Amino acid sequence: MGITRAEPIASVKDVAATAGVSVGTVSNVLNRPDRVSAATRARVQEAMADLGFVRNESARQLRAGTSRTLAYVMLDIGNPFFTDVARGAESAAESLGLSLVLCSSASTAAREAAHIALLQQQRVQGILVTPVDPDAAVLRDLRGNGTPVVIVDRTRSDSAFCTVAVDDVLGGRLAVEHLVDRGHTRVAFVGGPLGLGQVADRLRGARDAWAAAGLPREALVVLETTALDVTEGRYAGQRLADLPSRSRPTAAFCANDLLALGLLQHAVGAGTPVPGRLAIVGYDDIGFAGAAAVPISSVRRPREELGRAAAELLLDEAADPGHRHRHVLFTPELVARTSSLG
Amino acid sequence: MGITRAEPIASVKDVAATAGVSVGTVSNVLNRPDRVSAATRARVQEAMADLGFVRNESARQLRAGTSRTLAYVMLDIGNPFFTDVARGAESAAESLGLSLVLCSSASTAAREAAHIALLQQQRVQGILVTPVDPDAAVLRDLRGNGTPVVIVDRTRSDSAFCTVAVDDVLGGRLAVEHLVDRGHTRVAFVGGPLGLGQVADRLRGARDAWAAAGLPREALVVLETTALDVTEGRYAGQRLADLPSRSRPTAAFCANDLLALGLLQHAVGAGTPVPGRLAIVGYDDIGFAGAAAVPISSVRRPREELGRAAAELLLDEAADPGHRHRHVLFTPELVARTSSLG
DNA sequence: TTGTAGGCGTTATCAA
DNA sequence: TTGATAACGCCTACAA
Repeated sequence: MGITRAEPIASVKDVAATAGVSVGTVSNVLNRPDRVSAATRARVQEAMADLGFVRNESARQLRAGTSRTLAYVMLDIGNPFFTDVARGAESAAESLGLSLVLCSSASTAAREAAHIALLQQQRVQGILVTPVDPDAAVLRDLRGNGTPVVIVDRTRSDSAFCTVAVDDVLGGRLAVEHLVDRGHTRVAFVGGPLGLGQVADRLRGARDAWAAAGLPREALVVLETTALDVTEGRYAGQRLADLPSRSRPTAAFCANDLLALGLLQHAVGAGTPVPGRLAIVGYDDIGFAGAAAVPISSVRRPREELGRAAAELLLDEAADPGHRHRHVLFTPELVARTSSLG
Repeated sequence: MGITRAEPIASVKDVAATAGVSVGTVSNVLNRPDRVSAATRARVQEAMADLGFVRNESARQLRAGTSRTLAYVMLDIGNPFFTDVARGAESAAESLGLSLVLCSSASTAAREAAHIALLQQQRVQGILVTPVDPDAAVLRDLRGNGTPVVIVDRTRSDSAFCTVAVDDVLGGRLAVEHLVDRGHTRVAFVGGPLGLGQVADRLRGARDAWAAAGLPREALVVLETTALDVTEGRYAGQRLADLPSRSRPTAAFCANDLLALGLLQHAVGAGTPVPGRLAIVGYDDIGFAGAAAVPISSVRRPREELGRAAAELLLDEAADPGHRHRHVLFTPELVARTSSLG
C-alpha cells in the first residue's frame, strides 16, 4: 500500500489553529511545558498527535542558532579500528544529549571535502575527522570559519586544530622490544605506504628499539605494502616466504592488524607454524586480532577512549570562546598472545 | 594557538554589503551564476572568500523545502556486513548528488528512536533503517509523517514500508544442501536468538533441506546462541566439543560469519581439524570469512547491492507521490571454500 | 543585469 | 498563563 501524504507536514501554526491557541503557546509546550497549564498542554499535544506534527529542525536551528548534532568523518568504515573510535565518540555525544552522525570518506579527498562542506553548512556543533591528508589545504580552509574541528588519530605539522592521537613511535618500540625479548634477531617490519605518518612513526619506534638492543640495522627487514589491508598482508606473507631461509626473519611486526591477519592467513595456508617458525605482532588490537585462529599479539590502542576524548575536546572548543587547541597523546600497550609466545 | 572567531559567520547580507551589491545578487551567484555578470560575480566571490562565508543550510532548506541528505540508521556498526551495505547506499547516494550520513543504534531501541526522530525533524530526504525490531511501533508512527523510510535486511508483517532483504530460507537451504552433498549426516545449526526473524528463516531453510534429503530431524542439532558475534561462536565450539563423540555433528552451519569465525577459532585452538573433523559454513560472506586462517565457506549475500537497491527505492518514494511500496528480495549463493571442502 | 520584499517554521520578547 | 510579533538567513518572484 503506497500511502503517501499529499499535504505538507503540519506546522506549529496548524497545531495552534486546531488546538485553538497561539503559536507561542505551542512553542512553549515544545520547549518549556511548565509554562503552560495542564489543560491547554494536553489539548496542544492532542492536536500535535492528530496532525502528525514533527518539529522542523531547520527552522528551530535557524532561530535558536544551535545545532544538536556532532559529526565524525571517517577514513574507512570497514576498518574495525575506526568503528570502535566512532563508538567512543558516540557514547560521549550521547551523554551530552547530542546525536552523532558518521560520514565515510573512503580515503577519498573529494568525498571528505564534500562531507565536511555540507556539515559546515548545516552548522553542526563540531566535526571530528580522520583526514585523508592531515596537512591538506581543505582543512586549513576550515580554520576560522567557525566550526570546531578535531583531528582524530593523526597529527599535523602546525597547531591549527586540537588533535587526539596515539604515540605510535612508542607503539613501534613496544612491539619490537617484545620480539627482541623473545630472542628474535631477524625481524620484518610489514607496512606501508611509508609516506603515511602513522606508518613512518611505527617504523621509527621499531628501529629505535632495534638499535637500543644493539642489533644490526639490516636485520630489521622492511617489507613495504601499498595499503593496510588483509590482501596486502597475505601478499607480504608470500614475499616473506620467498626469502632464502638463512636471511628469512623469524618474526614480523605489522603496522596494523589487518596486515597481521593477512600474514597469518598466508602462514597457516603455507603450513608455517605460528609462532614456531614465524612470530607475529600486529597493531591496533581490533577484536578480530584476539579472535584469529592463532590469537594475534598486538599493540593495543585505546580506541573508544580516543573517540571519547576527541568528542570532549570538540565540545570544549564549541563552548569556550577562549579555547586553546590541545594535543592529546594516548599511550599504547602491548597485548601478548599466542602468535608471539610460542 | 586557540584562534576562535568571536563574530558570527557572515551572511549573504554581509557579503552583499562588502561587495556593494544586493542580497539577491549574492544569492544568484550562489544558485544561478550565469544570471550574473562576470565582473560582479568575481567581486561577490571575493567578498565571500574574505568573509569566510559559509551558506547556512538550515535557512536554505527552510526556504527551499528540500534536503540534500539521506540517512542510514545501522544496527551494528561493528559488523562488516552492515558497513558493506552502507557502502552500497553511499555509492547510490553519491551518484545522485546526495550525501549519506550513518547513525548507529547499537541494537538499542532507544537510540534508534532518537536518531530517527532527529532525522525526521531535519527533514532528510529519506531514512534507511535496519531496525532493532521491524514490527515495533516506533516505525509504525513514522508512516504517514512524510519521511520516506525503507527497511533494510528485514521484512515486516504488514506492507507499510518498502523493504529490501535476502531470501534467508533459501540461504539456509543452500548451506545445508551443500553439507548434505558432502556426505554429512549429522549437522549443527549454530545461531540465535531463534526469535530473530533472520535466524528463524535460516533455520527453516536448513530444516527444509534436511527433510528433503530424507535425514532424521534430530540429526540436525540446534545450538542456540544469545547473539551473533565471535564470542558466542567460540562458546558454541566449546559446547559442540563437549558432546559425546558418537552424537557429535561433523559439520556446522552458522547463522552468520562472526559465529563461524568464533567456531573456527575454537576448533583451531582445540586442535580439531577443519574441515577434516568439523566442516563449517557461515553466512554473509564478509571479507574476514574468506580471509580466515581456514577460508570459510559462506552463503554470500549481495551486500552493496542491498544498500544500493534500498537507496534507490527510497528516492523513488521521495520523488513519486503515487509510490507503492515494494519488497525486493535478493537471492543468496553459496561460496564454497576450504572450511567445507576437505 | 540587479534590487526589493515577502515568507519558509520556529523561538523569544513583550504585552495583556 | 497566553497572545502577538519580530527576527534567524536564504531564495525567488517581481520590479526597476
